[in-house]
Amino acid sequence: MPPAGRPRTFDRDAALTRAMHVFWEKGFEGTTMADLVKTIGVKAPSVYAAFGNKDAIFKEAVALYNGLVAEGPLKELKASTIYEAVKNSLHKNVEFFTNPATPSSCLVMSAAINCAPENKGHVDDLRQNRAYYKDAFRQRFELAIKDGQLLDGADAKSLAEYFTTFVQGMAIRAKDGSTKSDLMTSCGFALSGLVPLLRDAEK
Amino acid sequence: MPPAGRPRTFDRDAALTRAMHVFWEKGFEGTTMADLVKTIGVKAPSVYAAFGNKDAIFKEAVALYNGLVAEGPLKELKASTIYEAVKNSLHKNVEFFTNPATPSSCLVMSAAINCAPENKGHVDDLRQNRAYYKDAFRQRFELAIKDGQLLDGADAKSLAEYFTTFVQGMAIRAKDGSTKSDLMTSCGFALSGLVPLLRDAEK
DNA sequence: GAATTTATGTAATCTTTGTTATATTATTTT
DNA sequence: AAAATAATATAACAAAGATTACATAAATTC
Repeated sequence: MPPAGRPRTFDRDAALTRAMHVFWEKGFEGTTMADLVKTIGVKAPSVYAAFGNKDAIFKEAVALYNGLVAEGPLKELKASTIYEAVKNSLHKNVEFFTNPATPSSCLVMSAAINCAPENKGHVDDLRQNRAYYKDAFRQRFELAIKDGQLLDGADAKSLAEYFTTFVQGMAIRAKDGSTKSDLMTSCGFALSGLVPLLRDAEK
Repeated sequence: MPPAGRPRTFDRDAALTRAMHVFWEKGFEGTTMADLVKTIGVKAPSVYAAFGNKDAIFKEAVALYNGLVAEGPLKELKASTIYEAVKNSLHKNVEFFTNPATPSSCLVMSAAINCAPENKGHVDDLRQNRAYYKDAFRQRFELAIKDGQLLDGADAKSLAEYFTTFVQGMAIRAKDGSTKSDLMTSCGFALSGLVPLLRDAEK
């Protein structure tokens, strides 16, 4: 039995996906409510009724995006050898950043880098997301150290910092027009930083 | 002999530097004319009389910033060995991104990543600047290849793409709070990607 | 079928932001 | 000293953007 009252004339989930894509492409401040209203295809009051305000739509869009990241690049870190885990995760990021079915680059990287003071909350939220991503790397390296896959000098925190730097750089490069092929080649260079620390010649 | 008319009550160069710092910290759209007017210390019409409009101030600020980059990271690329050139340039970037006397990170990287359509021009301009930076890397690698400092497989374009990726990543990391020490350590990893291509064990 | 509930569209409101008209002040030139 | 030049402050203007009041429409519940 559907809920009482006039039924919504649009698909809320589909609308959120479209909104996410707009934020992904234009950023939080670069996106206007008029943009969102237009992309959803109904008038402003319906959008407000369904989602709240612009801040709330953005938060939901970020949550949706985070789910995609969790199912993609983060999941790849689960591979059994550390080299494969990092390589697969990097490559998945490349696919993510250059997927022609979505805007290029990364919403978390590019939607709120610099904002007016009133939007500092979103800047901080996305920074937090990036910290979470770096921490996933750190945990994976710590596991590898515990498993004896890395040499004694290896430091999980430094490695996580380095690969996070590289991935975040790739996000910008993708925005600047680097191709999937360009980024894949760069991954090879980046992985060179890991090779000297592998205990067995696992690669 | 000073020019006719009432003299300006503020130092135009100092005002531009302050404006650059505001854009550096808050980005183009995150900065309001009220911010600029306040930081310069006179009223709006004086700022407009001295610089034109917001777009023009931003362009001048970017030009000023580019001069700093040319005198810093880009100049370091002139070192005679390729390894020193890249290492010194990376380190100079780190100093640049974490200099406590200026905002963190990089204006070209963070001031206009995502903007509303009416500001697309600035987004494109900064992208162009980043392409210019990458090209400086490429030229330096080509020189190294010509000088026989790199092995035959070395590709200047790929190396430039990789190190540009890394530097751009560092800019974001600096914005996210990574310290000078964090970034310096990452540079060590990044340089690992170059070592296998050095002809003589130059490092 | 009447009452209730919820969504919709039109149109307005309120705030922020970039910009400028006007009158005034400080300096040089004649 | 008068005229010309250019900067300054006050205050207003116009446009854009987020949000909402109001009346209406479509569904369920009683």
